[in-house]
Amino acid sequence: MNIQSPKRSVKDMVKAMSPTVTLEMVAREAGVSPATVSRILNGTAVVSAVRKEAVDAAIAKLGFVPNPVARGLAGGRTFSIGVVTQALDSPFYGSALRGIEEKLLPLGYSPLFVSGQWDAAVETKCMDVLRSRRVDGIIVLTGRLTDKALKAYAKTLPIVVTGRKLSAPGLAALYCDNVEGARLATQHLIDLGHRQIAFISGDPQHPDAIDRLQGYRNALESARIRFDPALVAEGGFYEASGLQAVGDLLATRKRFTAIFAANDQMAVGAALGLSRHSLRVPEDVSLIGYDDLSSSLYSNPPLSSIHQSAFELGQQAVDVLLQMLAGEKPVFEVPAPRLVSRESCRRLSI
Amino acid sequence: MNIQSPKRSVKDMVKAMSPTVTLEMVAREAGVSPATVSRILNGTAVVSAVRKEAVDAAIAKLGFVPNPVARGLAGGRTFSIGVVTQALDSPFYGSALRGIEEKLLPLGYSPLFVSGQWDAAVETKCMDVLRSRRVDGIIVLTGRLTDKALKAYAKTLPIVVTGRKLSAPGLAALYCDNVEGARLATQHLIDLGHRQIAFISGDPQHPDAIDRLQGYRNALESARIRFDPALVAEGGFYEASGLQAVGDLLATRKRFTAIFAANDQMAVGAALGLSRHSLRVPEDVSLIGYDDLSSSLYSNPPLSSIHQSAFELGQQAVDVLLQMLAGEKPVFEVPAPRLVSRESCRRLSI
DNA sequence: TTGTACGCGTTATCAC
DNA sequence: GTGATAACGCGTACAA
Repeated sequence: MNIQSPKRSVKDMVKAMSPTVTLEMVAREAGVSPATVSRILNGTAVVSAVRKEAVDAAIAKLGFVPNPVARGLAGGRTFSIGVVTQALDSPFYGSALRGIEEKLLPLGYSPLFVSGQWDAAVETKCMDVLRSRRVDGIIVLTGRLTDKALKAYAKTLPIVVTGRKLSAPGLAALYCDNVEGARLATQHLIDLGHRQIAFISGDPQHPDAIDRLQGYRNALESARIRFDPALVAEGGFYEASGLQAVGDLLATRKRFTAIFAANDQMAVGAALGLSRHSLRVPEDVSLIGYDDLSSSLYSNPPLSSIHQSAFELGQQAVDVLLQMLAGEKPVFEVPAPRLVSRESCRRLSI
Repeated sequence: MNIQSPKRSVKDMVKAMSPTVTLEMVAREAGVSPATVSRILNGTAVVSAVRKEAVDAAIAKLGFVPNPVARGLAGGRTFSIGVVTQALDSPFYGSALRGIEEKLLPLGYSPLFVSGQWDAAVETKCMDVLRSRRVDGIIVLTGRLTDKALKAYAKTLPIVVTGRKLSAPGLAALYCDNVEGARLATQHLIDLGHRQIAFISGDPQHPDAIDRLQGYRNALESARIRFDPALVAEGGFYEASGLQAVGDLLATRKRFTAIFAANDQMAVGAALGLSRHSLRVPEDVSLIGYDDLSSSLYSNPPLSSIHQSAFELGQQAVDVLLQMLAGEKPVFEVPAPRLVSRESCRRLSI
């Protein structure tokens, strides 16, 4: 004769292996109703001290952990936050993810990371996945979605987006002043006596790229240096494009004594490119980047750059989103970019 | 008079904003029972062609997307896979995450990334979070959990771990041959005529570090070069430690003509350290790393390294896990490490 | 092959 | 304050 109960065979086996402690079991153990346990867990209502103690004891005794899946179904909150990054292996955005995770975890929230690959279509899919997973809110790291699309999403659930100037109900934008950052970088070179300053731009599709070009031009203008399009090479925010750009720049035979690359990755590529042409940094050409990646401290020579902390940005995005989730009007201020001067730039002797 | 129904006010408002299409609505639209729709969705049973078409049409018309949260509760499967990485901003593991995501998403699975910070205690918390979130399986990228702990977890749900030799029911280990990789790197230097080869080791707590040291020693031994502990500097797998290690090495006044750093990040730090002492790579000292990070192609000079594709490793981990989930016995073979020779090593002229 | 009915673990509403 | 009770959206054993 078979001892086993005939029903629910597979599920029972699973449960037997890792005995799931449910809220109901806690209630029974504490001699109260499930509703009361739930209330204590969520602070939904005031519960008498005696029962609270009994419940806390039961929870501890049974090692109860609430099931987020069931909570999601019943309460509509999943305690998970969607995060749209662009590339999981980006050194810059990676720090942001770290900041996000670090803030979220202690609060019982889990981040759900998806990557948009700098492609609006992919990003749209990402948003769909996140919404189907019923995340409580979404953090979008820059990306290619239109402002309009973002606003539409924000009607359904709270959204925090970085790298944009934007405002709408249910939406907060953490804008870093790229124009100012780029101006700072360029001005630094000007202060060192450089007048012929090349610029390696980022992907022109990218708003940051546009802003940084503008900052470069602003600095030139206020120093009364004529903007020369021949000194601008188009890059793509990756090392390879920095290498390529230096080749392009050199091919024009335009003279320059310094390069401002729109991010550190391109600056590293540019450094290699210069070296390929027997040009030394900073002796022959000064070089400055943007982002201040942690690795830039160890470039050879260590790279001057514009610091903006992706880590803190991530943390701040979480703060803002949590405020929105709590129904508050978020207050925040993105730290200004700042110059980090290292050894890749030198004063131009006359 | 108030028109609104008196019940479920908040939830109703939410639903009004983003009208959730449920399986039941699809069933009604198609004129079948919910069970039939579910069967079609999951392929649980054979359904007549006519009804299947009707349901498919209804799904398309209504734009129905199954709710993973409800599926998780009802069926016990959440279609999410836990991934324990160590640092979200690691260039090496970042690629692995990319590989994992890329494989998982098209299959309707979502990765849930958590990072263990190379700390067993933190990692244990990560595992708990993942289990409480009811992930269907877990991928552990190396980490510090004991083999025993891992085996225990594997009793509850399928686990794939990288960077270990290990086998147990419910557990698959993707071991990369670090000993062989390190031997390859060292042998390369030996082939170029180097006999005094320094080694910058990784964090000795890390199994990879131990293996790579072993590979280094193996290569020396088979070339009948005496192993000299003074030529081994302890690092920590980050750039800073590579820089530091070169200082230590130089301080011993032991002569060496080449350095093998146990990963690329330390190699980059080492390159800077050498430069600080007016030593050029590769003219004065040859340098080789390990991991072949994508950025190593753009170091100055481009870094020779041992290639192991984290991206493919991630993809393979997913493949293996999915096989396990399907109840199959996983078959797999981790690609062997291979030497990538670039410009940071030169032949030693006699 | 298909439909009915129940359960998954929790939250929310209502009446006490 | 507290306890029933009804959802939440879906999977599945059972009967048909």
